Amino acid sequence: MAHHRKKRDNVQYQAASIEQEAQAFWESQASFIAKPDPKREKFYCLAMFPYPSGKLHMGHVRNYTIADVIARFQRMLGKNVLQPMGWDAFGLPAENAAIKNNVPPAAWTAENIDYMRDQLKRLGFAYDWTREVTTCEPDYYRWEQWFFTRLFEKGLAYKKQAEVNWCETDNTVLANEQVVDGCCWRCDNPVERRNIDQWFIKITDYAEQLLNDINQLDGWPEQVKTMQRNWIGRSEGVELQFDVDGHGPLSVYTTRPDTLMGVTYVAVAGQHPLAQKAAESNPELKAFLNSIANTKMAEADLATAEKLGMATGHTAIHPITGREVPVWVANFVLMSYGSGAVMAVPGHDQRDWEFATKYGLDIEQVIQSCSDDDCDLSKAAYTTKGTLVNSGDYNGLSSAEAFEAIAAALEASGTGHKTVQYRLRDWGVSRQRYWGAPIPIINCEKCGAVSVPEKDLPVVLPTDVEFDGVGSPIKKMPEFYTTTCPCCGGPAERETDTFDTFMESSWYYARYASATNDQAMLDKDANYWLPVDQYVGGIEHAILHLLYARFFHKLLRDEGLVNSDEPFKRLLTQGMVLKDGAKMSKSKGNTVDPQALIDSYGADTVRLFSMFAAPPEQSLEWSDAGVDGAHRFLKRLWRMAFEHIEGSADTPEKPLTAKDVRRKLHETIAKVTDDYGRRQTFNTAIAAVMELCNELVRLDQSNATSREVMREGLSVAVRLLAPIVPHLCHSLWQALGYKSDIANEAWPEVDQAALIRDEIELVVQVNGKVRAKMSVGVDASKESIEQLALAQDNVQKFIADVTVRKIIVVPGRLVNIVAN
RNA sequence: GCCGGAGUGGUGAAAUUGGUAGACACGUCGGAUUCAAAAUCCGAUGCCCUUAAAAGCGUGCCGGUUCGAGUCCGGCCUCCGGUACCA
Repeated sequence: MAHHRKKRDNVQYQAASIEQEAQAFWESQASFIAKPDPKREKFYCLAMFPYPSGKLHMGHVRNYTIADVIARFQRMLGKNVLQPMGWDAFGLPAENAAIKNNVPPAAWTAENIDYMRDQLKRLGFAYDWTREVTTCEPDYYRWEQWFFTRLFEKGLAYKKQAEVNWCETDNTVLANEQVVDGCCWRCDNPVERRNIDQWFIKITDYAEQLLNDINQLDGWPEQVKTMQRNWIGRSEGVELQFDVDGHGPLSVYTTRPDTLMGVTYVAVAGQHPLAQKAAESNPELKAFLNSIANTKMAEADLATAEKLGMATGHTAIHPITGREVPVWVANFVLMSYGSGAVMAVPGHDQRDWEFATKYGLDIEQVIQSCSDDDCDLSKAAYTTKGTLVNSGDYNGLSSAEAFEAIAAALEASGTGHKTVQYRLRDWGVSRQRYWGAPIPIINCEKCGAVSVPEKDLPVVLPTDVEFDGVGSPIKKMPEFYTTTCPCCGGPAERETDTFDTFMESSWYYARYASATNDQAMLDKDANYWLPVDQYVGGIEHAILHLLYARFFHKLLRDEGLVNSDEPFKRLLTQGMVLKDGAKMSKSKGNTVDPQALIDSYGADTVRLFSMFAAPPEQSLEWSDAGVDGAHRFLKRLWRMAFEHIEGSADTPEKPLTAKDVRRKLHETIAKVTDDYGRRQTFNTAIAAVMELCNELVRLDQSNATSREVMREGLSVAVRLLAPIVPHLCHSLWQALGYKSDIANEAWPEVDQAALIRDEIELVVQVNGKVRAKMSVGVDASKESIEQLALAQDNVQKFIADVTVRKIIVVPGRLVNIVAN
């Protein structure tokens, strides 16, 4: 009876106690605390840190499990692994929560961090918690403020006017997210665009490097590199001037100077000085400018808005022909792009064509197709390159030839020149919000903008504030903003804008390396750990965050703080977690709380399902039934191991030979190693171990050879799964009699001798359709394979009435008989 | 609008370099075990026709290249991510 109970206890998989035990072991051994060691190869594995929104969601679980699997795999390969964790703790949601729950943002954030840290610990992630960074703490943002003053002194940070969404009623700036259908989300009044002074960092100075260095990023997905290239948007074109009566030269940029002879009007942005000035004496134009100023400033809204325009009354002189063309204001021309003015060639640009068609402006053809393409300018613009017509001296030239000839003519007359332009704009880092790092600048009437001296840093954000959401509290706190000028000692005011939260997330990966240093932003350890070997995060960060972080790394390099060019060697962009085909959200009511699943199944089951349900880069459809299945597999593995240890396994009905199972075993090691390392497809790695287990249970363990293969198989399966289900494997490894810590155990190696086969199965096709299967020796000749294929009964049936034309033999795979 | 993806059984998916479509699971059905249930184990399971076998059809839609296409090319459709102040 006692024996019976003992066996039942062992055979029963108890996740909760196993997980507690393993986590206590890692804690007591300080297993995951990373120390620089120049003698060992390092591996820095990083998942994008979370915004502390309240509790973990499934996207976090997936993100952090993927990174943890990679970190644990690399540890077993013998690397010195660093895997840190921290909090992207500034941002808008804390302000919203503050209004809703009447809690100050700092307190709300701190509470969330405490709760979420516990959840991460419960999931068994192998983090070095001694390096935790929290971006809303002064010991973090002081270095960001210090670095900004360095950039300011180098001339890389500057102030200029830029547009924001403005709500007149609430007297406040709105984020794009806070504008719903062109209206304020809180008071529902229409939003307008307004220009205010803002701080910018000159990312455009680094545009060329950021573009060129994409070529170094061998470990990045091609799609992300393409998106970044397109975002930077390098183009070669011509900058030229139209002379405008009563205004002077008006500069425009075009990538199609070959179409210059087809210009029938010029369009400027509503904010353009020319338009603003013209409106002063033209009330109708002034009303129009006001009416187009109330669109949301998001690009998607501007691009899809109905095209609207009005003539300014000015005319521009064509720089080559001297022809006079009208100057219009158009809502699709943006002041922040290029010079805020464009030349319009409605014959060969679709947007210009639509505008011209709507307002009855001339459309002229100056490019003719080289082939037979349709070119009906009454239906659409012809945007393909071709041969010039109606272009005077340039008639007959190709677009490429005309590009050069026209550029040369403009250059000769001093009205234009070839130039390279980038779509990328400078990075606006000012936010008119409370919950962010204060911008360390003092505005003095005499001295202008002056950076806060290093000895006075950090500029600490007051956290004991009343927060009502209408304007930032520090803008109403003289005790915060009243100060003296560091230059002249006279009365001055602090900047009350705070930094864009992308600032904090642009360098946190580096700070982890020197997290506890309170004397410097970064130290020599940064160059030991950096660059990050593996970065894991959502595809939604493919452009902004990853571009800003790449930019910041180059700024850190040029300040002498790091010695590499790029921050992230290899990047894995994980897909979203869906439920019923839609993104999980509170409003749809389709959320799944990871905590409830951890409580009922354990962390290992949640980790296993997250990794099994889909490859990391695809979206993952959540399924409660699938979680159940993952749990069942763990129970099965557990029982299989204990039945082996106790010698209580039943004899299988159709046993497999030890040799065949051992070959499968070593094939599995090879496949899983490739899946973890090169392919990063953890779902197929798990499937391969499941297949192995399905074969292992069919070993007859009353036979010593098979029993030995079973033992080898279990020790391998447990190590192969250890990165994914570390608690269970920690426990089983000990139960199998091993004294070592599996987290640092060596990864299993493939025994090449075990992989050798005598025979392989080939498929026989007739005209590409499978008609038979046959087994041949591995070294069978092409001729013997052809003969054997033709002799198959079902093949004979299909070639009886036709002539065999050709036989294709694909070694190790198939034979295709072509007949007709 | 623009840029980047995705679409395969009832479901999640696999097929790695153009070579057996559906591995591995979930679900369903049938069986074993049980007084019974849960749990567990065994078997079947793309669709269609069929007692069965064989054949036929089948990777969002239309067309192309090839001995051979889920995979490559051209043209669509739908959904998703980003679009510079959500993070």
